[in-house]
Amino acid sequence: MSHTLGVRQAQKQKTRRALLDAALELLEEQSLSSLGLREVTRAVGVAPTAFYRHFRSIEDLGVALVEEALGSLHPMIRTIVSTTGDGEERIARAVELIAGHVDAHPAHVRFIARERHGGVQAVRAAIRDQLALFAVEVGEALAEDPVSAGWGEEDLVMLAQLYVDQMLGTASLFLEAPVGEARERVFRMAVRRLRLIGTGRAHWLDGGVGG
Amino acid sequence: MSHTLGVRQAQKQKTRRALLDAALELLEEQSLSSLGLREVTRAVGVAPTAFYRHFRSIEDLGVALVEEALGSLHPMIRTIVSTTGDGEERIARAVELIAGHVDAHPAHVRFIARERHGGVQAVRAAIRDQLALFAVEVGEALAEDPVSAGWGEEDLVMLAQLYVDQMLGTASLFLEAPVGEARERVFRMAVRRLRLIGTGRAHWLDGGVGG
DNA sequence: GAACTCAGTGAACAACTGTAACCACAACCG
DNA sequence: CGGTTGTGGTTACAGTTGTTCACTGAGTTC
Repeated sequence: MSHTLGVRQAQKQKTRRALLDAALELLEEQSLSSLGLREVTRAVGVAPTAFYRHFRSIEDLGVALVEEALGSLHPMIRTIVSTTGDGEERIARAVELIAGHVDAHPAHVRFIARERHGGVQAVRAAIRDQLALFAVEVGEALAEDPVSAGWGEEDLVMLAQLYVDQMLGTASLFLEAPVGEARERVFRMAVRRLRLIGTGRAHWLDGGVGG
Repeated sequence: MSHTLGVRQAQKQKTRRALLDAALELLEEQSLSSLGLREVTRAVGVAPTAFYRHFRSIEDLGVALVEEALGSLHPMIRTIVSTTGDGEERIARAVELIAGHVDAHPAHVRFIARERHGGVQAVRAAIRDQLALFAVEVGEALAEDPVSAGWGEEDLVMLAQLYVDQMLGTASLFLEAPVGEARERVFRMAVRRLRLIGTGRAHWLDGGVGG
């Protein structure tokens, strides 16, 4: 399908991947603003100066990681919003998908959770922008749901952002409780939270505040 | 009231405060795991080795900052949960209190938001533990509320944690939008979120899942 | 097959880091 | 008052950091 890269380009991509992977691994025990360029190249087994062939700075690498990490999250969101079934089924399915994603990409989840409020401005901005796009997508899906009939625009936006936040928060909790009873508790709590939000949704227009 | 400290102890406390304040200020543009001991002492105007008279390490200082930052949050929570009035009034009042707290202690809020998922294990743990205590407190207040009649224990815990999370999330949003129209939007969104949660609360037992 | 491109190397740089040992001197206590 | 305590200062060390520069040599192109 895509044009075959030359041996040279392929090798470069490989080194780039190695740098990203090594950084992601190192970031499990520290944050981006303390990650050293030399630290990353050392982990890959490459000269420090080779770093500059791929990224201008650690900050730059961080932004690349954001795209990668949230890129892997994107399909999951599409799956969740397109899942059919009644409320309870959808909720359980959504939490299972989140748990599965955390199992599959723990380092990505950790990175986003950590750097969302982290010390590197450019990375925070990149995460914020991507999450805003997610919220728009969720918002559009919500707008098509009959439950949202009569909802105001700002209310839909609020709900979409709330769902995105819940997703991230839940993912982060799964990260700290990957197995056993703790994981079960996170699962139940996440389900309850979504159930509460769903209940609020169902009765949103009851009081006559809508419009 | 308290026993008057000797001149020596007072001077030591003063230096300690200066170290904490300097660290807090430096942490506005980086995260704890990249904060250097020398950096802090330089900002205070004190010898690097003097640091050890007050903290064993930067990590140690971080834990002290957690106690301070969440200590300042504690009275606000007590105020919010003890506020009387109908739902809408309480919500507006709560969001105003949060906004006011962010104005009064922006560095504290930033620190907690950043280090809650940050790269220093001991600090994450300290924040988690303190927030768990907050949740217990909120949970006890919720239990006394007639709206919570018939609620299960785990449901109350879930709701309390949800409120604590909302408070922190809202505070963090205010931090990024301290003035003007953006702040108003954060305000409205936070109110809507609490309103949705309140609506969910009011109809929690409608479906017959309770017990 | 010759000319060119460019990912990765190696050495060197000034600046920085945490921490150890020892010292000065003001505050404290008997 | 005299001796002790302990905060903070000074100096020094061994490592680390980001970045520069000139370079090599394999992949590419004509």
